[in-house]
Amino acid sequence: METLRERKKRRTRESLLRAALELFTTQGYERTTVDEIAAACEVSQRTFFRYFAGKEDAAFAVQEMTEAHFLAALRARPPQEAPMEALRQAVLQDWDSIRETVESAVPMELYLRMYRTIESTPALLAAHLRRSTAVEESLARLLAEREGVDVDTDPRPRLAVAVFGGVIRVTERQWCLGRDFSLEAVRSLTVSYLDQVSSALRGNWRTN
Amino acid sequence: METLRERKKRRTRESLLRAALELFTTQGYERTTVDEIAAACEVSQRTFFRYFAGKEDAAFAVQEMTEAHFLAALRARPPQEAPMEALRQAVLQDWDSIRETVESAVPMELYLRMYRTIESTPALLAAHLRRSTAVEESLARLLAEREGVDVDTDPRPRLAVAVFGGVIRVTERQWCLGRDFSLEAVRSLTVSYLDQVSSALRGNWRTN
DNA sequence: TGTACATCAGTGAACGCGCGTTCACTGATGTAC
DNA sequence: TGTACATCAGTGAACGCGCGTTCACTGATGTAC
Repeated sequence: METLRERKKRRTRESLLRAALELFTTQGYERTTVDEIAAACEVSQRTFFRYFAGKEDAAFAVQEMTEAHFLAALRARPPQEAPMEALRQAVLQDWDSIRETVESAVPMELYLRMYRTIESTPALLAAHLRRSTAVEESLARLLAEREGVDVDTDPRPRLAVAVFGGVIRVTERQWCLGRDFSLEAVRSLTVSYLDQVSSALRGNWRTN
Repeated sequence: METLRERKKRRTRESLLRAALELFTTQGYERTTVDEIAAACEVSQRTFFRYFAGKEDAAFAVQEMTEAHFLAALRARPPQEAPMEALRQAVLQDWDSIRETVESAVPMELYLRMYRTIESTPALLAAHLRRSTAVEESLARLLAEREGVDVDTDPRPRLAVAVFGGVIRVTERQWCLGRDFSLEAVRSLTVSYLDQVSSALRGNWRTN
């Protein structure tokens, strides 16, 4: 049973997270101070730091959930699937079921808005890319395990993941630059770009 | 003719840059303050900010030179070369001729050490990755131009560059984690990883 | 059901820190005659 | 070659800012009897 104390804690955290994302997405990350977030929730600044290690930590709280969600999706792929195919299926499945994960914390719409704020804020984009390398490390280990190769001597798991990560990056960026900010848009961009990788790597583009 | 004033300026800048990299690489980026760098050169903190927009700017000053160097190398590739081949040749040629570029600013050895400090300092790694996306944007435009395609409607230039960038990232990381920190080591890692990409993307690794 | 005590989320005020900026100023270098 | 003035790199001291930390404290919630 969840105690009253625990429920209050959860509510405080949720309130801080929402206020943070709301402020970040409307007035900008840099122009939002921790004091402001705390004030918006009517708690002291000290309380904010009890729930988040720092401002950046709040900005990525939901991302952290979706990262775990994606890793779980990959883990669930049948082991006979080829590495790149498993990654592809995992990411598509991920986009299909991400809503529940996200909405346990904040409205989907706020998450998508925050995604774009991350992309357009240099400091957050930098942090996002660094975080992604950590996720990629986990992915590489997972693939290596699936395939029974040693991740420390065989570079293929890391290469496959890096290529995949690169495509995801292009997807994220183009989605943010586009006009359709729906979940469906990012999903179909993902499919389209993954399909075009091998063509992009082939010889001369003019003749294709 | 370079005037005395200009020569002094150049020397001050060079001195600040060297002191900065030397301090960053020996005692760590975070643990080095701007005041310390200025003090090491016996100039005021104010003077540091005349030469560098900030601490991070100093950390990446040499990287900026090598980025330009790489772009120039790609621009110099014969236009009939296929995109991925041009990228491959450009990066290898880059490693071969990087020494002169670097040593016009700082000793090669210091540059390589700083490279590793960037990789192992979260804040700098994040900044490095973000900077890389900007370089990749230029590369994509260059490839699109070479191939006569429109970078805004055809995703292949960005995909090709993202894949290439991913491989370079793996190379950087493995080089920094390894034991041989020589220029030759990073060059041969680059060749090896580029050669293994297509194998990494193919089906089942156990059977290859 | 009530009491006594323990736990622990939240308080509020103060502080340290380093980045980056501002200002009016100095003195070396450059230029014109 | 010398003088008078202009330019501009560098000074030094002070400041604003927001992040994140520290501290002793309060009061609501939980638990044991």
